[in-house]
Amino acid sequence: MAKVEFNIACTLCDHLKDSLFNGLNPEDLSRINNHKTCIQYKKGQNIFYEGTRPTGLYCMNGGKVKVYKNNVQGKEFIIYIAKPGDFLGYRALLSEEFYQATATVLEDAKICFIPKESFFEVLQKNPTFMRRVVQAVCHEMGLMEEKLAELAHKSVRERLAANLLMLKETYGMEGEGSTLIELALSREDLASIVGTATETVIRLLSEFKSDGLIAFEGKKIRVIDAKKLAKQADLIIA
Amino acid sequence: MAKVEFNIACTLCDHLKDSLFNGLNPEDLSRINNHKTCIQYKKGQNIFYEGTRPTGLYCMNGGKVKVYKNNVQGKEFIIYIAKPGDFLGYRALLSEEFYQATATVLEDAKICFIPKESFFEVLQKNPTFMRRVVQAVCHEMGLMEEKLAELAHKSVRERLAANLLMLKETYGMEGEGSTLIELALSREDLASIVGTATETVIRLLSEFKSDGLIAFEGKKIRVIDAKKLAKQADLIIA
DNA sequence: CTCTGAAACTGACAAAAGTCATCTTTTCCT
DNA sequence: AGGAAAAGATGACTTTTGTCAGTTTCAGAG
Repeated sequence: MAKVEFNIACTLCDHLKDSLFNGLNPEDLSRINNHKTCIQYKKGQNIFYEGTRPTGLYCMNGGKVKVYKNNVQGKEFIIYIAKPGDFLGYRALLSEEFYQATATVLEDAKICFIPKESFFEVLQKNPTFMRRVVQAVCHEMGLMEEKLAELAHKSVRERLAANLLMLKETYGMEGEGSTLIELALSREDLASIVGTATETVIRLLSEFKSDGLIAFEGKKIRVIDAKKLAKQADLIIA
Repeated sequence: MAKVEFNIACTLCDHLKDSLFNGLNPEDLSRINNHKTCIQYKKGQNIFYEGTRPTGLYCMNGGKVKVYKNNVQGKEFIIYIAKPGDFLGYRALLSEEFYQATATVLEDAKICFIPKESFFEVLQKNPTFMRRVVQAVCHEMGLMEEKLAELAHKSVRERLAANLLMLKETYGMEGEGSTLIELALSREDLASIVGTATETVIRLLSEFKSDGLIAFEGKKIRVIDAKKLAKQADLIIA
């Protein structure tokens, strides 16, 4: 499982347009580019660990990574699933704290590492970029507030439905009248996203399937009836 | 219930030292000071509403304010309780979105309003201040990640215990071997913090009381045995 | 190809927590 | 002070969800 390096110029990166680096002036972008190290990770490898100190920022070029916390009993809660274009580990870096979560590769990934110093340098001398980062962080916070309220007062069934719709939005591949979620999640991981037990997810998924809301396609889920799923999510009983 | 204005120079504010404005150079602080409007609010009054657009930043000079979301069934979830020195409404302001939560006064409050333009001006021309704000926001995010994981996998009993300890840390007034939580919360509000039903909170609180972990003092709660409370919070069964 | 371990699934059961109804106490308004 | 309304408290009951134990299916290693 040796780490394999690769290299892509930031300017040529397919995901630059989806990234916060988009719109950076050439000078700053080349500073980032010149200091980055790009590594290929295999499924199951860890990018960083809870309790360690960040030394830089990760920028996703390919694959999927889950960011999660383990509780005392060893139960996982997935905070975020990172996709190409996303930053990884910026929270702890910017708050100058230890990582509070662990990042593990879900699907083989290509990730660039930007040393703390280079990132902070660009951040300091480029107020526009700084503003964009702040804006993104605060937007992210808003999503977390949503999640908190959802977790506090919605049933598991509603949360599962809501999360399937969310995954559809983010990883959905449109088909004819249905959408395939392009992310092979285990039932266990899905349970860790929803915040429930694996068995409960299995039971609810097969209910959703019998009711024609979703279908299984290998390890992936196809959303057949998003509208009905939304009803399940919102507790619109009508 | 007319709003009453008052005025205190920022430089003389008792809570400057607890605030993000602490350490601001005199010039920038006076810019903030010259543009602020300070208002006294009574218990029950609203500072801002979910769905409206922020026009500035609120800075707490006195009292307590709850920031919460209402769900479809009208159930409240309290995201944050702001105390003197805290900023209010900065998330939506910085992400340039609508407010996602409502802020209501819990205990008569004095709050200064700083117009968006003045705040952004200082933010733009003072990178150090910007860095401090980013750091604070990212720290806050870390706390929210904790809360998410807690909500996902801890029982109501554990969460109530954990929240009492948290309130003790933030609003605690040390006594002899016990600590009074200086915040008069209704059972309903406490339930909205923990994310459960009011009845459940009532039952658990009286259990904690019978077990000698806490005591009631008027509308306030005194933490008698923080250690045992921590055991309740952590699921350390030993 | 087959063996092995992990993941997916199912059922039975228990525990946790929500809901509803009712009653008491406190608070606040005039 | 008196009365209405809100908050607090309690009991009975239901529903949801977690846990445990066991079975089946699948995928990868050798």
